Amino acid sequence: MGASKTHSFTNQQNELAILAKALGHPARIAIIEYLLKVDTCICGDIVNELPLAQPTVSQHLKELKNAGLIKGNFEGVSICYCIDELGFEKIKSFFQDVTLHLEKRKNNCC
Amino acid sequence: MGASKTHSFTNQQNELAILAKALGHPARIAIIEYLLKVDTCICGDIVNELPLAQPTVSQHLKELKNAGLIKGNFEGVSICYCIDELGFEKIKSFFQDVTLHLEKRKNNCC
DNA sequence: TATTTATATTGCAATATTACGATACATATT
DNA sequence: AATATGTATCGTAATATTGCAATATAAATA
Repeated sequence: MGASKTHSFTNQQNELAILAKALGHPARIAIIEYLLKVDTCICGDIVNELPLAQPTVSQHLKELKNAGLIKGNFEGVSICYCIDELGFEKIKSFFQDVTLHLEKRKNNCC
Repeated sequence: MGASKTHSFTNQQNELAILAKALGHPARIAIIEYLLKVDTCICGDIVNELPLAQPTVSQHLKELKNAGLIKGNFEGVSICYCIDELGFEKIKSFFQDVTLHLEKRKNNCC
């Protein structure tokens, strides 16, 4: 085989995995960090900020977009990319859940 | 090529990507969720909780361990796995950073 | 209309991931 | 020592990801 057994897991588990996977590459972390840094959406120069060829960057942007972590809109000359807050909300709530569980956990192990 | 250009990114970016990637599979999300649910570490039956063969589960556990998201210790008969809080702290602080940036961002886009 | 500029798509090679059967290992029990 | 139980490793097939050159597309400008 080789393909993920997606159907064997819940929608929520798959959705979280997709979001996490999208962040599972340093270039995509770098893109997100850059979008946060410039603090706006007019950003027609993402390619120049990364040590990768233009088609590769385009592909990473596409994956982030598919996962729901960024949005892209036409903005005059170039395309304007920005953080999609909805996607980040979903992951964040997972980690908040994790934290909650960890805090009230008894200290009975490790 | 095909290999990730890891060396072109910062240590922090690579580390975050490794953590996110480890969570980028529904089986591994399921494992984390199960560990949180049982709320303890005596868990010699993770295999039975997942719709995957034992070697596959073992492999997923190894990846979570390598990424620093779970810890495994010998505990009598079976091996005791549990959440590694340190790994989760690292991701959490990234998302806190994201949130902070988003909150104070001007509404000048999208 | 021709040119420029920014981004997307295609095609392909190198590599990584996913899954599992077979098998090895390690510990406890008989 | 032999057996049982839980876990890890090996080997391998199927599939996915990564990266880029070449090329296509789309919008603004000359």
